[in-house]
Amino acid sequence: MLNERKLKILQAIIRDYIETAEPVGSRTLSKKYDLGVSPATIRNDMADLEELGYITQPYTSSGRIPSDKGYRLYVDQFMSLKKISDFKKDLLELELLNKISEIEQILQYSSKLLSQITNYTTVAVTPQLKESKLKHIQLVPIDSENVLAVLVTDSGMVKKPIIRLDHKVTDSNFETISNYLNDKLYGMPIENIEESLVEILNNDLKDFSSIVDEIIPEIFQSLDEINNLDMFFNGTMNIFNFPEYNDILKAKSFLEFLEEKQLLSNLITSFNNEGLNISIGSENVYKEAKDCSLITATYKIDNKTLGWLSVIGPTRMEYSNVVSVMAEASKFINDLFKNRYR
Amino acid sequence: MLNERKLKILQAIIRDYIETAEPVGSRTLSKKYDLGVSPATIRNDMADLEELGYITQPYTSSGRIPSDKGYRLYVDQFMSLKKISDFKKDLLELELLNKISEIEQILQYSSKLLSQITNYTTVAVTPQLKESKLKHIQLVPIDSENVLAVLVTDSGMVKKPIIRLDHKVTDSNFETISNYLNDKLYGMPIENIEESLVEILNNDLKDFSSIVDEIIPEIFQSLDEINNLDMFFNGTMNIFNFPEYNDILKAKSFLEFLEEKQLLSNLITSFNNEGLNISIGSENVYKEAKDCSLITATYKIDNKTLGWLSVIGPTRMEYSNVVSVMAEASKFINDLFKNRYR
DNA sequence: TGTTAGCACTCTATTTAGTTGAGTGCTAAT
DNA sequence: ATTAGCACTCAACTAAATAGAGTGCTAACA
Repeated sequence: MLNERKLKILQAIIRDYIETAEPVGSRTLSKKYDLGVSPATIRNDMADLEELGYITQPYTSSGRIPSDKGYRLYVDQFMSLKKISDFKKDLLELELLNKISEIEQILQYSSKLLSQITNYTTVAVTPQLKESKLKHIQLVPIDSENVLAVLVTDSGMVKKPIIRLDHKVTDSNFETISNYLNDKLYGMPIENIEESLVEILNNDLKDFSSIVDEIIPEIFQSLDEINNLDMFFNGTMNIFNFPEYNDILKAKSFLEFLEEKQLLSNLITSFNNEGLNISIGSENVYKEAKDCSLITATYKIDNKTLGWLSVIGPTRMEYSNVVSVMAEASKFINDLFKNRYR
Repeated sequence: MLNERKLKILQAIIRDYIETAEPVGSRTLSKKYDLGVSPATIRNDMADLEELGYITQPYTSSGRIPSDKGYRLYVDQFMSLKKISDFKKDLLELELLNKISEIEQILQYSSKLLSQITNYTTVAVTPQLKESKLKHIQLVPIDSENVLAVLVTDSGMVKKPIIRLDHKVTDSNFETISNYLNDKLYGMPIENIEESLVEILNNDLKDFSSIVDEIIPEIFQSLDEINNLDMFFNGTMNIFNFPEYNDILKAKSFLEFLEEKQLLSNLITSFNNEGLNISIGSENVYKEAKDCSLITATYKIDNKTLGWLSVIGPTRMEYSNVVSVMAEASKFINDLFKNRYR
């Protein structure tokens, strides 16, 4: 059904279109790529490839462009990975090792580097807080009216909301409460904590109920807010380098899709398997992403998701480049995670 | 030199151009605005206004558009402030009072609201950390390998970098060090702290030098990094609503100007006087901002700058609207600041 | 003297028609 | 099975024509 020559032709079309963003014609193919057959033969094969859905014509008698199905075949079957240059490797390694302490920062910096290296837009997503378990909680008085709550989860995330108090309290109380909460809530899924707390309150902490009453809801309210902001973007303006976004409306709707965050976050966090995941154009469920491709790396340790790192661009994406770079980057990142959060 | 009619005409031109973004002609003016004179008369006056530099012609025999000088006269002399609607007032008040604890958040949320209400891009800037004085420092152990440093400045900012340790240490040490640092560094400008520390180290903290040696440089390095990110943007995509950014290159360069951050931050933080400040087009020193106007509110308490809030848009900005809203917003924000950081 | 109607002129924006060129599909020859 | 040849298609570009909004100037008017 797809003999070797047709595969070669398809590959050439994809390569050329990724490079030029222009529909590819039979003459170009025969001249530019060493296919050993005449344009007429290529035309016949192209007609077949079109019938099978791997390429399409933007309009009658134009050249062909790859379809999403075509890209899919390409990335699955005959995409060749490149060796990424030593320079890029060094960049990744050095920057990552130097800059980093918190899990969010690992993702944030990786994302930044990735966008610099690939010239696409990258997104880093941290896992939903409520799905993790509490590992450590501590209340630290800042001044007479503010308390800092430090929460550490089993997946290594640290949240540090500041809570404002209506009345003043002494330091010692906080230590007591802090220790108590720590004892009782260790290992508890954050999602369940608020309800659990009500019970605890009424039983054990009667003496401090006025304080706890005030602080706990505040903590979890502010966690909710912080939670909505757990995406880091880099290179958003890179899309202006691609001719597909020369149309102001296209650019606008893409940027607004990014700004929306919710949909994109759903899309990215739907990839649960550790490793790389490619989703192409129409494979994305949201219509806003129908002419984008996403390459997403999911990071896990012991079945706990630590975060996602995603490169997003037009379906005409340099898949082989991006995948190569991301694979390489993932080595470092996984190492970092394993060293620090195992 | 500028009789009343000419002022009226100028005002009408500005109003119309702000509304339509199209050059305004004499016929339009005479029909749409109740000037009581014929187009020919208006034409004569317009010629005078042009000679004085308040309006210009994009090309021969087109209508007129206001110049930066024209806008300046308008905002200084005869711009009328609007009463902002109760709805908007409520929105501001409710959201701000509900959402807020930290100083950064006050600015961030105000900025968000402001962009929603005005439909322009807004920027919030927090003051340079190094210019403030340290009010409180505390080291909080998170786990055996990480310490949280909490720093509070006299201007109410709280920074919370997490420091990773190479070797493990016991809790008690931190409390001692923490207390010690707190004693010694209180009231010191953050800029000077690093050098001061070296001395302290060598004198008093010999017992803990290995820990302090490791932690202190890390703290201030991470402060530097955090410092670079002290701008919050909202409504950046609003520029797509303005025809002046229909050109993809214009939009791109504007967005890249925002992403650059440094220039814009310089521009905004150059406004030192408490209250509102309007800078129009060519009045902005950077060429990237030559066709933008900025309306900037500087917030101060006791001569300490707490932050800036800026609305940025095309020179054809709805000055009177924006100024009205910002004036109203500033009331709330100042109240909040005064209640919390005085 | 200030205001206005009239008119020729200017310049952009839009429409229309014509041209070019890359690329196709089909047919017939190899 | 492959290829040369050819008629055909369609977007993209170019050039010319047209419309329309607006001006400046002049002369008349109150």
